[in-house]
Amino acid sequence: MVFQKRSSSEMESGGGSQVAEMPRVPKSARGKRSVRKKEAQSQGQMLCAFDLLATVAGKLLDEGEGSLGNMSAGAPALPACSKGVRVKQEQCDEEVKHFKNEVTDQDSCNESAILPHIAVQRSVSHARNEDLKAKSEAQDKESSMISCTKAELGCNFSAIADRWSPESVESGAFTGDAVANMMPAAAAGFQKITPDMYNLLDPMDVDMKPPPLVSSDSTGEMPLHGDKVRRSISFPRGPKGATGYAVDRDDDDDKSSGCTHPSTTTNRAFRPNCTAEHSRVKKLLRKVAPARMHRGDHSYSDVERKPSFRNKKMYYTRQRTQRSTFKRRKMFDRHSVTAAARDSHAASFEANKGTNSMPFEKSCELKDCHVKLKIKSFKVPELLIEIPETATVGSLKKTVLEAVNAILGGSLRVGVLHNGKKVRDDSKTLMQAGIGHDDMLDNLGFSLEPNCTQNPSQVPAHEDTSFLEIIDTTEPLARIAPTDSFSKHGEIDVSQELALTPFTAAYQGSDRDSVHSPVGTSSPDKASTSSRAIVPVLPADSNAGAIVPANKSKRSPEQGQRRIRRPFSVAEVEALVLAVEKLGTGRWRDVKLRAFDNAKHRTYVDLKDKWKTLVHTASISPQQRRGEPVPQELLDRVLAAQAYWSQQQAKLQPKTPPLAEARLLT
DNA sequence: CTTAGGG
DNA sequence: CCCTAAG
Repeated sequence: MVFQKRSSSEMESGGGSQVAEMPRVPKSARGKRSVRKKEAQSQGQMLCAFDLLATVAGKLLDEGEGSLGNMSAGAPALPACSKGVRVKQEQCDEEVKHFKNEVTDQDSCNESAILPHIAVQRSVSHARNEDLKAKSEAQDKESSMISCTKAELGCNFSAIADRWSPESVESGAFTGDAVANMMPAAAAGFQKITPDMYNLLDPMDVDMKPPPLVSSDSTGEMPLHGDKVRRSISFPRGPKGATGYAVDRDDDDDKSSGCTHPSTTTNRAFRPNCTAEHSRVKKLLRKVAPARMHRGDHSYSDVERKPSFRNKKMYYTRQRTQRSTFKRRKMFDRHSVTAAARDSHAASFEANKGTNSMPFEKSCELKDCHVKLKIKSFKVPELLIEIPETATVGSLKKTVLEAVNAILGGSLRVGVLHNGKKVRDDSKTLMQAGIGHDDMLDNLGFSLEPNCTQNPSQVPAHEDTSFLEIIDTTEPLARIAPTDSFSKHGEIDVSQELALTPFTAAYQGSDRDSVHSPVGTSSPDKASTSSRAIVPVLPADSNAGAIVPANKSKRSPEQGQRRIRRPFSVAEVEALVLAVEKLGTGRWRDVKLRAFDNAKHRTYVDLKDKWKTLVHTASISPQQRRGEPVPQELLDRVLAAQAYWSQQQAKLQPKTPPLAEARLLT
């Protein structure tokens, strides 16, 4: 719907002219977008259960799965959902407290009763400590041997998922759909694809005459893309295959049944299953914004840092979520990891036994070594829940609990990320792994991962693998940036966020995917990152449990860190070219929305910059070009589009039109 | 927030 | 990519 509206607005703006693309979208049009966004917000029936989630997580970690399983079993049925209720954060907090009391038996959480994340952290810390302890012992023999810490807490995600019986669907409790929804791949995929598709199929596009230079392309464009899109859309079914991924974020945002789309007639065909959108409970785990370090510090995650595209239509929810998360983050963020390296020679861990005294954080000190790690907390992904007004508080609690279980209930593993890559070899020493002073500060990260495989030693199942791969290839998220701030003892606070974000990886990947999907599937595909291929294929379970450190942050409050470099893939370039051909060179925001709406890491400024470089690249000899070669065909289009739009721009500026100039001269 | 450019 | 000046 949004798209349609937008189209119309554009048309309005373009009103007088026959030209399909207006040089500029009138302010009015933008205003509309904003309004739309607001509407979407009000419509959304989501409950942010971040806090709850965290709380539960803590519990889970402490107690293991058992309790979880029980809880889900006893979940009360939810009444049919006619209307959704949106719970405000404040309310959530209250719930959390109560919930906590109920669920938590231990006083262990007392201090942190109100702060879920704390509990989580503690749990993690404990696990960690043990490992570390063991490690330190082992180290006596093998100095500097650091193996990955693993926190094995219990059941794996898939197991939990299985527990959600079909009946629950009926009851309104957890549904298979809900589970499916949680799948990053699915969710991401949908999000990405749909929009693009719409764009491509946008009525306007159809009506509009393609710009002169592109006309030929445009002609074949639709069918072609459609094809591509289709392909990308077909995700593997969920493990159960029952419901499939019927619901996507769009649905949520649209609020109305997602299936109903404006220009649906045409577009619809491309939409994946729209069937389950009515599932009563939808949960979406979102990736938590990447890291930041200190409270008060602004995170530098992509999303955060970038100019926000608040006008996003369909995906608006996601963004909103993230944003809202930020605030919370301040409160909860303790995901900071402090690392100090004094000496690179030796690396040994010393478990901090006095941890108890410090509920919130544990620090591992390396004796000789000089490496101090302090993980203050792991971030829990934001959880969105849609629940009928008629649902009982108890059911809400259960729902949240289940969701949390899905994420944390499974056995967890701790992954170590270095330079954005997973360090899998547990036997490696830090040194061997290249984790040294400086490195550590800059590129060390930890992640909580679902332990899908019963055998820790074994390479994870595909799901897990996918997950890993995604992280490696796709996400800088995994990276942890060191904080500038140095703590008291010269420790460096590498504040980082460890986020439990099932969706993080997926999103990233999907984001890319989405971007590519329109065009990406074509030959240039190979060029694209592996992530792309992976994403669509991700099994639901894998994602559901996946936890990724979302941080890329490393910035000290004072100086932000440079975002990681992400070369544009050919597919992205193609998408960009396509969009620019249609929209012109002065509407980067629109280009962003049109072709990169899902690629959170690409800002309109990035696109503009990329275009700039593309134009440059196109003008130099192939020998001088570097990086992934861009097909000459695309470069040609770049030049053509650049020329065309430059001309258009010139025309629009009546200031010194040729004629006028001539007159003046004469 | 967006654009447009320089760095 | 970043940063900034300008709307």
